[in-house]
Amino acid sequence: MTKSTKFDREQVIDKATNLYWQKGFHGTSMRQLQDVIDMRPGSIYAAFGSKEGLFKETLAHYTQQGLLTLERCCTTEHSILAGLKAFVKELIIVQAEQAPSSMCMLAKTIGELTNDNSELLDEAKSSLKTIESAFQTQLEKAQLQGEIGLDKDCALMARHLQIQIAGLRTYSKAYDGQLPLAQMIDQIFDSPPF
Amino acid sequence: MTKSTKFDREQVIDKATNLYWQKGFHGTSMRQLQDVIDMRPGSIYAAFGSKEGLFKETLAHYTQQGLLTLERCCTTEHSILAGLKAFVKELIIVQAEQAPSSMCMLAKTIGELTNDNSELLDEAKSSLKTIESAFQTQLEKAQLQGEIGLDKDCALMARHLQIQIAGLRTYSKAYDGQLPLAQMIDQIFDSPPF
DNA sequence: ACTAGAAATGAACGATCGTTCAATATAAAA
DNA sequence: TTTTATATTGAACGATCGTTCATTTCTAGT
Repeated sequence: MTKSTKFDREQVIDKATNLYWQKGFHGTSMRQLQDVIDMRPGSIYAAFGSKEGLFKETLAHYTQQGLLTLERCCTTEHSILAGLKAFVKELIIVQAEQAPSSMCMLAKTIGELTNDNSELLDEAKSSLKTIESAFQTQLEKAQLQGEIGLDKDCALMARHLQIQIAGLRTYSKAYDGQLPLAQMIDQIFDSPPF
Repeated sequence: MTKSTKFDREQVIDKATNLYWQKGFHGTSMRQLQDVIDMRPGSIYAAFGSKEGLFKETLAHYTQQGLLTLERCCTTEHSILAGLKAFVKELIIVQAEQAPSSMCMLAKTIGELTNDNSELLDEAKSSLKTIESAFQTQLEKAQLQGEIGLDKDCALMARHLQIQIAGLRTYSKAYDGQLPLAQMIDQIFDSPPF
């Protein structure tokens, strides 16, 4: 009795994520989104409600992808700590060249938005905390496996990691190329609080 | 034979800086600027050329203010290193509460803009490098005065400082309040490469 | 006081913004 | 095959965007 949805929701959100990630919320127009995801205004609004609604879904999508990548890194590598390091290198070195923006989409969003879009801002903040918690969980697992001393504070290390990633990604957009990124990342894991 | 300019250019740029700093380039409209700086469109365009032109002047103004604050901190405090630390605390703790945004305007701009506004983007990148150079100059002065070992790499420390500031300011906007910011800043100056 | 010329004004421009909705197309149920 | 409900379309909306320019206001030099 119903006509089934034609468009591939996952694929559409992925394309929208890339555009929003590149140009930011205010820098992206609905017209550009229509072109990129190949949908007409009516369909977009039926499926996502508004420009804000679609953006919110892309934030969730971006976060989920990040968590999956972290999980993948930590299981693929020979140790959890090596997995974390591989994850950071993926973010900062690989994505610096091929991602829509070398910066973290969540950090970009937190930087861009004000309380005029408090719902989106809160979503981005919350997602950043989710990722930090995932770091902490991995670090605690590493601690149980003896990779990290029991005297170390995993919450502190997770927070430190977030700060280093945010700082490095911003810096590397400003000073593109010519940076010993791999070496700088190694340094992070060889300094306190690690 | 000529009518002298009425508006106070310095004051106007300062107000424009605060609005742009708060809302970003794309998030700020000329109408909002008109209200804040109390000038009519014609006057603004006669004086600054365009929305981009005014933004570029605010970037220069912001950078100049930062350099002056750094200079002031380093001469007021009892040592250069203490001055640098005071400067960082000014940025991260004081400005987190009262500035238009807790984030660095240059970092915000670099995060927000793409090559669609390459002139502004380059200006922001360049200004960040100028400030890093000022850090390096102060560190070298501290080195000559024996505050820092001669074995330390001032360029490396200056870069490290930039990354920590960018990271901390982003992080503290995401996790407002409840952070031991002063302690975290002390930690920066007590870890490598310091 | 007069006047020349620059500064300041604000109505108005075309373009684009995010969004709506009547009309159309389509696929499943009858 | 017909009916029915929903997915999709795209022209069009009012609002706002950045910008222009004919006009008015003001001041310094005569």
